[in-house]
Amino acid sequence: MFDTVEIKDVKKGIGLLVKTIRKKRKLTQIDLANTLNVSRNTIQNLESGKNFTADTVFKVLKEFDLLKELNDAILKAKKEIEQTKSLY
Amino acid sequence: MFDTVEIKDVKKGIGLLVKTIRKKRKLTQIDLANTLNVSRNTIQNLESGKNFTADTVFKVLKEFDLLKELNDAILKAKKEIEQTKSLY
DNA sequence: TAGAAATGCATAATTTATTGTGCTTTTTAA
DNA sequence: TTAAAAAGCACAATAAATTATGCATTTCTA
Repeated sequence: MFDTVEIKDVKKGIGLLVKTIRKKRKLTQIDLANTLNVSRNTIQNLESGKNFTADTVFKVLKEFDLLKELNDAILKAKKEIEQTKSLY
Repeated sequence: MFDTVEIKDVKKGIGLLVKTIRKKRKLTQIDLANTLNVSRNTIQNLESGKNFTADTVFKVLKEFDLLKELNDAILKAKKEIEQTKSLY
């Protein structure tokens, strides 16, 4: 019925997205780490699909101008859920 | 030019989304915590806007059938970025 | 091609998220 | 209204993310 996605694959996907945007902007891992006040290891771990915190990924998304888009999607999802009738 | 969103507000928004869906499904914090093999504190912290890990929020999104949608958005964003010309 | 820069990766130290517990307050339902 | 269930909150202990450092490998560029 529903396609499934593994958590590990979502983390890898986010890592690749970050790496793609960083390269597009011609930033090194050190550049990005310094801008966000995190260590290069944190960027490295994020990009390679390891576990990470909300603060880390949201700092990156904000720097890459994607945070508002995410926030809008969250608010939209919430409104849709609120309008949905309970299944039970 | 661009509206800004604070990281703290995005975390709160995610917390409210989780709480909204959980209520809609008539689950207690303990129900959800047990299903995901995390503690009730973790659900409580997530719902109240504290910092959290990728694993925690993705477990919730998977349980609520939102993980594939998120993954698709990530892949779409990545493809769009790849097709974009460098700004420099 | 050679040197420099950037990246991947590993380990120990530190910081922080998660857990376990208990208690108070709020919400639910009889 | 009242008892029970659920949620909010705080604190100490533990697990895990982040940091600092170093080094090997890959990529860039002069």
